[in-house]
Amino acid sequence: MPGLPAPQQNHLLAALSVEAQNRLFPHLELVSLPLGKVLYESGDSLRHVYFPTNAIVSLLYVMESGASAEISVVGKDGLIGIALFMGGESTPSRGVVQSAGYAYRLLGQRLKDEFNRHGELLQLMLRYTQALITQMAQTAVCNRHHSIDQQLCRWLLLSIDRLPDNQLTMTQELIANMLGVRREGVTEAAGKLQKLGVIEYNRGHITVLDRPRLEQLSCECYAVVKKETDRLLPYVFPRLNR
Amino acid sequence: MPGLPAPQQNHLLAALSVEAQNRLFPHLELVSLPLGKVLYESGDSLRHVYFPTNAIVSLLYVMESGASAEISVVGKDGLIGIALFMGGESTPSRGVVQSAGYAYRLLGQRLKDEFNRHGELLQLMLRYTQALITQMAQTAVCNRHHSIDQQLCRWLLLSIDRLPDNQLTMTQELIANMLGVRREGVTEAAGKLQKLGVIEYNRGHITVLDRPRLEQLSCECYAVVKKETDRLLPYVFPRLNR
DNA sequence: GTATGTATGTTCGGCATCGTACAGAGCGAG
DNA sequence: CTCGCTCTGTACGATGCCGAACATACATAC
Repeated sequence: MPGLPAPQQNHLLAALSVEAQNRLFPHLELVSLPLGKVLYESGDSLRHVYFPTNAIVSLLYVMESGASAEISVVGKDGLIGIALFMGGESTPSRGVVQSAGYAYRLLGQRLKDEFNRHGELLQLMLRYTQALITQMAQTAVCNRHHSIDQQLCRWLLLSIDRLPDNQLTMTQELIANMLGVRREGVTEAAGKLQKLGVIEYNRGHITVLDRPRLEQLSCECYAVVKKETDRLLPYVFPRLNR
Repeated sequence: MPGLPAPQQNHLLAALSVEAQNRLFPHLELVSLPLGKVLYESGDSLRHVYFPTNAIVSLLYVMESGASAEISVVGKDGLIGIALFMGGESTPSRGVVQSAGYAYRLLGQRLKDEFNRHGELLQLMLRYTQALITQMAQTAVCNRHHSIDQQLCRWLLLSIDRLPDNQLTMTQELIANMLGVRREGVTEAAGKLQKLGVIEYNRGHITVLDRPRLEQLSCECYAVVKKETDRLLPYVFPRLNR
């Protein structure tokens, strides 16, 4: 086990200048994010923004029927709580921890102070937001046009990109919630991938064995978002993937 | 026919203070947006932002296969080209005129100048962007969970909200492109609505006869986005709908 | 070891949407 | 008026996903 995570494990925090880091880091608070924890509910007024290190958080939209769909994934590559600096304070989405780990959080007011005093953070946040928008939009398209098989591949890639190794702890039931499909649909798709030797799974633990193959089997949506993110934040993610 | 449209017909421009209007308006250029005109292609470097008055522009994501889906709709309520101020300069989407009309455009550099000198415009743009994000996210969910019938209702509401009357010029083929479904699917859904007396259509012209009924038949997605937009930009859209 | 809960596997009919094909109907150009 | 084009209507089987029900297997607590 490594010791406590460093703020720089978050790519956005790491991308700040030394001066900005010196101003902000004293105000960061390390928090543990257990699986399933809800960081905010639809409409909640946010108090903090969260910069994950090794945790993953899903932004979920929940329908009146209770059905839900994940519109984006945030890990060490980003932050949760853009509504705070976008000015809206809240959003209609829910933030749920998809993979347990740690994050650093910062009071919204501190963030805004830094914003107004120095443009650097603002520029970074805006660029990140644009990357996030791309992910959301591509998700919308993906939901419309691609099969569960393809979407599962895309989802697995998004997840392991944000984790330290090729393994993730996640039941098929939870994945189904994220993708907005039936659990049985995920079972079938995952079964196919296991038969192909692309992944291996067992009661809530999934290991990706053949990443290149996974990328081939995925729809284009993964690559589109990745390319755009690399373009928008090149120095932030020199190599998001291993 | 009314004369040339005024900049204030765009809700964002109208929401600016008199001082900001005085600084910006001299730089606005009125342009005509014919149906089908492509304002920008995926990856294009944007030179201007566009503030529609009576035109409607769709943000489309186009797949490798050529299939597409509309991610959001922008009319007098917004602007096209957020990538310019978000810092990315371009996006993977395509901007297509869905309903002909006029817009005022502004050189990206002018917008940025105003940004850096006065925070007012920045705040407004960010709030608008958040509203746009909401629309995108809800679109993703809607694509996953709702029927063509429901989505057509949602789409009609989004459109007439941005038009001066209850009529729109739009073939079923084009609507199908927007929704990312078959043209025949739209024909069926539209046929049902016409039988119910909710709409009336004829070779590319659709008239909404019973708006309340349309809202009932729509999925919740329309209301969710509308409520959130009202919250984020209350003074900008005192009453978006008639 | 047994009991209980959780995770996964399988099956079945049902339905929305798709892909394809073609037919009629309105409209404009010549 | 007629030709040609666009827009709309209808039908067909195919298919991917759904809802529901149930079986199996592993995991942990007691």
